[in-house]
Amino acid sequence: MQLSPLEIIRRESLQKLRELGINPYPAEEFKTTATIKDILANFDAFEGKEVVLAGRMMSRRIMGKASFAELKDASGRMQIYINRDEISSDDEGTMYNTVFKKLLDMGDIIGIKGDVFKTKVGEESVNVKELTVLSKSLRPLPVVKTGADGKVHDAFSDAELRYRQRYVDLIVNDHVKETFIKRTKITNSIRDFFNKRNYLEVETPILQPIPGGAAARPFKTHHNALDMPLYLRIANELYLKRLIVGGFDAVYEFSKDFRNEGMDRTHNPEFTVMELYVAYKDYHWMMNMTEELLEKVAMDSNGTPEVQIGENMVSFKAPYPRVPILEAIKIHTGFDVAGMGENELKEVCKKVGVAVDETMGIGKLIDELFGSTCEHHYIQPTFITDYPKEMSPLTKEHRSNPALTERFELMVNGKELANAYSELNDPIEQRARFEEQLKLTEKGDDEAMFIDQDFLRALEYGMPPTSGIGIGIDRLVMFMTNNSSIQEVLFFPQMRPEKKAVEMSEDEKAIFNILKANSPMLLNDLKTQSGLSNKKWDKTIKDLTKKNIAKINNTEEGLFVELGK
RNA sequence: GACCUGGUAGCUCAGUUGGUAGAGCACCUCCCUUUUAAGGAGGUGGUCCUGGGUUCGAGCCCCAGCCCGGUCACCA
Repeated sequence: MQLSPLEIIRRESLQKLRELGINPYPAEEFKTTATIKDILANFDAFEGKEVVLAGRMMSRRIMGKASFAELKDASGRMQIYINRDEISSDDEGTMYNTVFKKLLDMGDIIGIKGDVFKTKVGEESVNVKELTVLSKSLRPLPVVKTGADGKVHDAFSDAELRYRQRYVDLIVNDHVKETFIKRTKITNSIRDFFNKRNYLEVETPILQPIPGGAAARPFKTHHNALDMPLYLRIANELYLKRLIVGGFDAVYEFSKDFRNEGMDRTHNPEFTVMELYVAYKDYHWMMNMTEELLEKVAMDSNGTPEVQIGENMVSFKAPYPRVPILEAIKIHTGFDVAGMGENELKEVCKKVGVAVDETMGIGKLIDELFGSTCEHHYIQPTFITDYPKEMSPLTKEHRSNPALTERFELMVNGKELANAYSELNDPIEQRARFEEQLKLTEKGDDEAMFIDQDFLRALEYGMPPTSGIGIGIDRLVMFMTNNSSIQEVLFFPQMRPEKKAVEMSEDEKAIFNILKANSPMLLNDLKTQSGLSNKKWDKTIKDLTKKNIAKINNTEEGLFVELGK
């Protein structure tokens, strides 16, 4: 491993600490007596009192025999004051002159014991009397400074570095931590709301033999012992409904779902959906519940129902308008598409500039129409209701119009936040709808649904009328924290693997150089030219292929070696 | 998948018609006992994303590729 000069210095400091008899990674518990947030919030009560704190040293101002440093613990940051004669026990002032000034660095984790006080200029500080090294940091952190005016200098802002090394992002960018704390507040708020109603939080399979409950391309894997394919779930809907069949009145799950599709700033291959199913309810009830829930979530996470989302101020205060989708299309395009067939719909699409193709059925056409002409208009929370049957295979037929279903999507800031139905519980109708989906598959829609026979069997035993909802948690967190990228609300968003610099041995380099000159070449020629012994040749070429530097091809003309990617 | 930006020191970024690779912070040495983007003096540090090409000479121009980001397509 190639170390930078800064890293070498830190490793030398580590060694010198050991030589002084200081363990840079001590095992003992370090008992703290306060948190920085507490001290700052109740300064008068702490002033003059002794505290023990632990945290990371984020900056240092050394002024001869005294220094100031910034200590950051999990709760906040505060200044500490370190005086040579206060922390050193010997005449040389080793603890100060050598340990603190020379061997410690920004980023080191230390424990301090000292008295709370206020400096001449009024900064709340701790006058350190004892300093303990708790963990030496071997890599330099990005240096971010904040001016007196709150202006941040040299912010650690490179998105790639921030996502790949989220731990660094969390250390130096305090607002990032706030986002994730808020994320947990949001999910806690939802759990609290449901648990108070005695809804049961459950867990259902992530590895599924049939990926059902949504239309999306799944990730496929393989179980060795069973020798069968398994899929990572794209939704958990069909399993939660089985539990409603089993007699639970209300079940919910925060479900990590996986979809093998494109990635952009609103899509990550793994994401979180909260799905809830409540027996004996319908989608009207579900809209009422959703309004109530989201207003509470906004209050719990932000203290107000008003949330700034980009340029828009969005209010989650209930109630929200309810607009049938065909009505929305009429409002925004002027076309009444109710009852139209496929060809008529395609005409309308063409007139309003929506691209169509052969695989699109009525459902997809209406969805496209809504998506491109209406969706972006709904900034304030709005329930779009009564979707056409073709695009909702798991939804109960509308009680007063057989062409529609009892479904709603909740639009916020022009994006879908939730999707809910009066669930289809007629097993015969459900089987027919699945078969419709199968036809779509044959037509070329690779995202149409699979048929889950066991789910149909469950429905045949009888499922009570039920309403269900799925809420996109990542999106909800994006709204509540005013982030426009899903990567900002996931600790570890999916990234392409970093390319690692592959290190080669001398033998490997020699073969690599021969190969570079004439790839591909006959394996035997390469072996001869390398001049290696049989054993050495075998090990070297195997290591090269393992590292994907070389590739062996068995062709009719013989064994060839070529450069890998 | 298509198009557009970008990739230079540990971090944030400059880099002129193609002519010795720069700044601030960080780091190292020294001074400094209530400072705060601490200050003062001096110094170290580079695979200019990778590989080709053009050229006497490439961080810069050309070609191919890699990676991040953005826009679009896709995502009921």
